[in-house]
Amino acid sequence: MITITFPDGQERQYEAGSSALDIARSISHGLAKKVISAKVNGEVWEATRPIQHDARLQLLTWDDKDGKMTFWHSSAHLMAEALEAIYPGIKFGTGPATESGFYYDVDPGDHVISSDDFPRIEQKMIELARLKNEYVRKPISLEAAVAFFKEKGDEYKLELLEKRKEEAADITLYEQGHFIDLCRGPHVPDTSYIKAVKLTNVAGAYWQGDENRQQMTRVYGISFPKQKELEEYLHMIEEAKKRDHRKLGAELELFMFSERVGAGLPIWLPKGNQLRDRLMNFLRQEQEKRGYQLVTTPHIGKKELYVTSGHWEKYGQDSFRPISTPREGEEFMLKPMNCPHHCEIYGHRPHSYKDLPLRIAEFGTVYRYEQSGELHGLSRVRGFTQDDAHIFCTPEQVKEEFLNVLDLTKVVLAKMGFENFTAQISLRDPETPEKYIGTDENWRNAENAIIEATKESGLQTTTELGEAAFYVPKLDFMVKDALGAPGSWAPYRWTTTCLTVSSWNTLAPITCRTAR
RNA sequence: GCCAGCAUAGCUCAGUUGGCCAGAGCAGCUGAUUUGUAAUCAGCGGGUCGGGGGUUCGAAUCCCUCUGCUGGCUCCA
Repeated sequence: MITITFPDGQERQYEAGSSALDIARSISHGLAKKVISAKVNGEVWEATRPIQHDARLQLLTWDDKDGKMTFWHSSAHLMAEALEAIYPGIKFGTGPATESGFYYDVDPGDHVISSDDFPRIEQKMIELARLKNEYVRKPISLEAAVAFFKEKGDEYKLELLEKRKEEAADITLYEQGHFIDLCRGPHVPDTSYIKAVKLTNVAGAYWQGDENRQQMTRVYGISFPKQKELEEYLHMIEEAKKRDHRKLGAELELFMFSERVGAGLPIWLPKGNQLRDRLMNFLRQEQEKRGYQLVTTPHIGKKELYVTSGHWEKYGQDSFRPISTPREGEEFMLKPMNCPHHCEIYGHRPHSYKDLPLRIAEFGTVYRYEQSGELHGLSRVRGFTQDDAHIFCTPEQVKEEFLNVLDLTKVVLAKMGFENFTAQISLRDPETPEKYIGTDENWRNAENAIIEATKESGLQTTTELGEAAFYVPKLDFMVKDALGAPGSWAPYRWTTTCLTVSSWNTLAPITCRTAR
């Protein structure tokens, strides 16, 4: 017998080899029908996988995030089975669950999959789901797995296996119906759990996220245990469309775009401009209260300015082309960021430590060449105005200044009604130090300042390695949109960075930057 | 930039395999009605079918190209 401990601390005895589903059945039949998968000692397992030893057990249903992920992952396999039935010889990349559904990256060879094919694929999925095929977990040796996918001719899976040589002992295949996939699992017990499916989108996606490699066809979908839930989901999508800022902006005559002016260049109409003014006045007041001094800097600047700052080397090829003048060798750039200008203001005259902290703020309009496929309403544009501030202070003042910035951020977010926001600390990727400028010491100091200040302010944060900018760690505030739909982030990002390098001054202060 | 789509009246859209002067609803305008809270009646105006090029006796419809848009990928100072 084994002892199973439930989340509420209750313990019960079961025969060794009982599955989560067996255990659920012993509690109630209704519960057993809802169980999708289970957390065994914190790891998500199939509900049907035998538990051999004492364990902590949490049954997962549709109401649990991990339950949904299991469900959607199984749906990805079901879609793969349908795709393979419709397009024989199709090759498979990876097919995970996402925050809101699932996708599978496939290489359909000569076929082109478009949204016109969705109804057919959906129909096939439902047809296969009704067969109630079990998802069978099959531990396998690396060699046997390689042999299998060689035979099948799926080079993408072979590449994935190549990467997993280290963990050769843990390789598993999953089989349902006629489809066998390399997969860690877990899955729902059988395909009949999936009652409703909707393919939502098809898009290109680079294999292994590398733009120099093969582009796969990524098919997105979402699925539900009940038809009604699909309908509710579709309704929510409709509601979200009604609230789309692009639709509202046009209807309310807030802003417009013009083909003749150019893509990604918003034109603010009178009503929209009133909104802008109100927002700017509010931000101005809050900043003046906190000792910021407002400045205005030009829209273009000499190329050398950005060469000095390092931005040219990093982003020059992605920026607008330089603007040349009749004077030989002279080039200007449309201002892509305000930082160098603010540093110029600091360096304009010698400073005593008594001048610090010096807080410079500007509503600075900047221009950046964004790839054509990136443009999106007002959230990704080629010209926009940043509320951008730089704080010049001594190393000792960094933490306090950072706390003040956090306070300002919270005040603004609260005033704007953003109650649900997340804060993400973006640090260097320790694996690729060559991507970053500055000394290790400065990086450590800057990263610690962010970590300590956020901790001290009681802010809930997540930490991402490798998400830092090339010259600074960042703290990003991200807010949810009006519907709070999962995975759908408002175009509102508040970035606070802590800069420690500057070639513009003799005092070598720390520069804190806050842009939103 | 890459992949898949899309672009017809102010808005939402019809327009099957290329073939009478390109249509509907709503909005607008004019007139009638005066019935109390989302659309009463009649009439009218409005479209280089995104731009350019090509195939054809003939293109909104097929091909090429440019521009813009949508959803992803990559990028995001």
